[in-house]
Amino acid sequence: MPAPRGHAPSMRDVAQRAGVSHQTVSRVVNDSPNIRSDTRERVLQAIEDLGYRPNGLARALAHGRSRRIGLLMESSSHYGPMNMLRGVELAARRAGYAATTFGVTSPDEFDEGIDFLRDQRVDALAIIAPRAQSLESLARVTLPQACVLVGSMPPDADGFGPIPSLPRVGVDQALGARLAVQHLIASGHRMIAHLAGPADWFDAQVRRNEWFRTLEAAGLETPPTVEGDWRPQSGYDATDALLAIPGVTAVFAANDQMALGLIHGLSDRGLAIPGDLSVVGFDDIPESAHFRPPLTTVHQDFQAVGEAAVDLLLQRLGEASHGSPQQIVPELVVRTSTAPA
Amino acid sequence: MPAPRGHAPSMRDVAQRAGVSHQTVSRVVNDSPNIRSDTRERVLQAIEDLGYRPNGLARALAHGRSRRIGLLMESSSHYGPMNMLRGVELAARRAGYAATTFGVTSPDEFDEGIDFLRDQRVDALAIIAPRAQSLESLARVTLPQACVLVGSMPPDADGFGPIPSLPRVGVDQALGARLAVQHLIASGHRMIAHLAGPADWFDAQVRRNEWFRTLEAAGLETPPTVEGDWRPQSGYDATDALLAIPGVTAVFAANDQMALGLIHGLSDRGLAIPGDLSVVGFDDIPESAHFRPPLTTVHQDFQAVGEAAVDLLLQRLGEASHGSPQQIVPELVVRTSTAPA
DNA sequence: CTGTTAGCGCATTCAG
DNA sequence: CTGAATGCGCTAACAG
Repeated sequence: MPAPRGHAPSMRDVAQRAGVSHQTVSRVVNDSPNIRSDTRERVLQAIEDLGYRPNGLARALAHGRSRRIGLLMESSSHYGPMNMLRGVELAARRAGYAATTFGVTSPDEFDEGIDFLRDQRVDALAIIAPRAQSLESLARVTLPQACVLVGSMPPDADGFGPIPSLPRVGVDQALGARLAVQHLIASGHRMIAHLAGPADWFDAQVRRNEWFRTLEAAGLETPPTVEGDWRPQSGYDATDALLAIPGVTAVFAANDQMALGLIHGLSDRGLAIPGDLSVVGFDDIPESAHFRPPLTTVHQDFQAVGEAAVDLLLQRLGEASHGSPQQIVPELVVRTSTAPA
Repeated sequence: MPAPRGHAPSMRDVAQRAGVSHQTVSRVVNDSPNIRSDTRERVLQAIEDLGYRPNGLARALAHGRSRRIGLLMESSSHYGPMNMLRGVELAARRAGYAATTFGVTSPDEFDEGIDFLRDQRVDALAIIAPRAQSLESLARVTLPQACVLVGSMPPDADGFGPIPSLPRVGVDQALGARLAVQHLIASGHRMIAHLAGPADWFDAQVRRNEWFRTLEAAGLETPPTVEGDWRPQSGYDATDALLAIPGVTAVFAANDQMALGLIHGLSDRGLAIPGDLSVVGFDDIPESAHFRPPLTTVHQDFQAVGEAAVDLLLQRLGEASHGSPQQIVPELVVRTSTAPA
């Protein structure tokens, strides 16, 4: 049990009790090699007695590194962002870093967030900015050296977005979309509609573009897309528009939630899935396996993305990295919401 | 545009450029009243020229307050905890505090988390510890003065859990469970089963207990519960056990995900909902409104919980608080997964 | 109204 | 192997 006397003990207190200078205490704490083992023992004992704990702030100020990474994110409650947040936080912690989060609810606040986190002297910055506006806002400020964009690749991934020098990690959205559409094509569908996400979201853009390209490459028609807002209700609301597409036999929904709403809408109209219409989702949220019917979808490992992001940051900081890939590979999960045409 | 010369400018640099002492700069930055306005202008100009930003670390070290709150949480990817995390973070930010998160994956790591965050010198601590083990772990360490338990009330809320002095904020789980069960009773159901959450989770305990008490109070039978793990699959797996209860016409599931799995299981067996069995969930996740059928459930506002937690913390820190209630009131959302017996 | 002098708790030179 | 200076960037007393 520690013995708190009024205030938290400092190095000085420990030094005094051990009969050494505070430098020596510092050396013991940072286990420097040049310490006589009995001195070390004495100091360790004093530390134990006093319940001493080093002050992270002071250490950071002196050492110049805070061992904290900042996490700037557009705080949506969507499945993807939340899980990437979690992935980043866990990975950071494993590397001995704390994660300080700054959630914004509007793209305008990104500037403020950058300033805030920089003032906090975070060593590195992970940014979850899933919409175009967010990135534009970012383009106007000077970013820290160690900085990574998490989970959002602008559609022209090889060309560059508005922030050329910013490295990115994320799931290969184009591949995911291709897997989904090709699965439908392979099942014999020839008129495949797309229930898109909000046009200002990068992931929505990429998924839509790849849906388009894949159909074109297969020589199939590309019907007009219907746009939702990621939420189930918007999928539900899109039902009629989707059904209005002549000859449609399958829909590629940009996420599972909208797919759910769509399935709901279809069944309300007495249509069977996949009998009358095949539906594919994207994300593989925990619920998808138990939709009625269980949803065929594209699985993406958000936590792995978070880890990869931290890994890249550590590398930038000169620490050992695990060499995670920057592109996480998504996987098609075939369940029963899709069937041959 | 700032003019970064090698390193980030300090107060001294600003002072020098403005021809004043760094103290004066400090006064301007913290807008102290006693400053001649032309001096202030000069300093402000220098700050602008240099792109100066105060160093949060140094400020915290000197001032004794870091303006950061620590968030210690059992990092599950469950809907509730994640959204409370978000609520806490947003509310903290609105109050000018940064939130530093420490996520643990096992209750054993709570001690470590406390130490970590305390070393980081957070001003206050919010703890999301939804399981019994977590709290036990917490009982062994000395907690900071400003500390709050978020979203998890031990079942004996009036009596006290293992940590007497720890204030708590959260949704009134007992009320939520009561609303759910009473709705079923009012619909004429007389044999109401419970698909419980993991027994070591507080919320699961409270919901189960209240289900039990409500049935007893109504003079109804209390069949054995079936325990799941919150996930949809466990609801699916519980189907047969639930159906084995003689005369069962309704099930109160401890969360929406398990309710979803159960609905899936029931429909696989050719049973109709609510025709053959009524199902009520808990949480009101975004998907629930579009389940087949749309799920009757208990809505709880996790974000409000986060806000209330921060509010209480601010109060403890001597800052103005909004006077949020400590108990958030849940609401029954009646949809179509329930019907008269 | 402003400058001077001290720290906050630690790390990083240097001596010895 | 250890201790004495010096500084990280800022705030908090006091002076004047």
